[in-house]
Amino acid sequence: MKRRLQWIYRQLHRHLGPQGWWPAEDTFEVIVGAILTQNTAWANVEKAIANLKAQGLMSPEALNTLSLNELAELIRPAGYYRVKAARLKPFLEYLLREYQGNLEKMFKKPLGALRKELLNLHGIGEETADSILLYAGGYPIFVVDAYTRRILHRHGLARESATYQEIQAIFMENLPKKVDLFNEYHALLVATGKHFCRKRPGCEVCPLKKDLGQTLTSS
DNA sequence: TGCCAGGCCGGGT
DNA sequence: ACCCGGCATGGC
Repeated sequence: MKRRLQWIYRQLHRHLGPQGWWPAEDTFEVIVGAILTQNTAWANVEKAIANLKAQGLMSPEALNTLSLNELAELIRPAGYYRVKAARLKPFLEYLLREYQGNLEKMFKKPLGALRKELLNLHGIGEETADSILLYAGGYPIFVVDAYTRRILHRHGLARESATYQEIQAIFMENLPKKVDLFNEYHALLVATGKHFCRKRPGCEVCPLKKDLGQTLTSS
């Protein structure tokens, strides 16, 4: 397993290069993006973030002055905009209440304790929590998404029905727990998943394995 | 035109 | 403990 995971990482990195995640100017923007990108293409999220920045609202204090409806309208391009407005609010209130809006304070909390706090917030599930912890907080935790599960499954490294925690454990128990590695690995899986892992007719069982090999050796 | 995108929640089995 | 429907815009 260790060798397989290392091999996949090296191939992806060699082929696709450094991904430079997270695409944001500061840690608060990372968190907003993490919530807005739930089941949504990043291009749509960018429009929503641009709206907020254009209004000078990319801070916990400023964002929290908006009503639910005002917030929803601004993030509309991100899709699920009413849901996501209702998911941003609890985080903003939590951040302001518990840490005076100061993310550095929040990220002083130990990984496990902070993860529990984030998961308690309405609208933050495991992937969003781990994205915040890794990409904004710099904690060594591996982010699992739909691509990650699909890719491991098609490589025969995990059951299709494997839980989030099972997939996460595969990476964390078989790789050095390094922030930079986890950062880059997840970003690479997303980048390649987009191109080679979509379900489609005629794609027998593991197009990724084949496509990956072909693509990597052909360029 | 239709399918899918860097999930999560609430209600039902 | 799972399974499912709902949530929505924008790109290919």
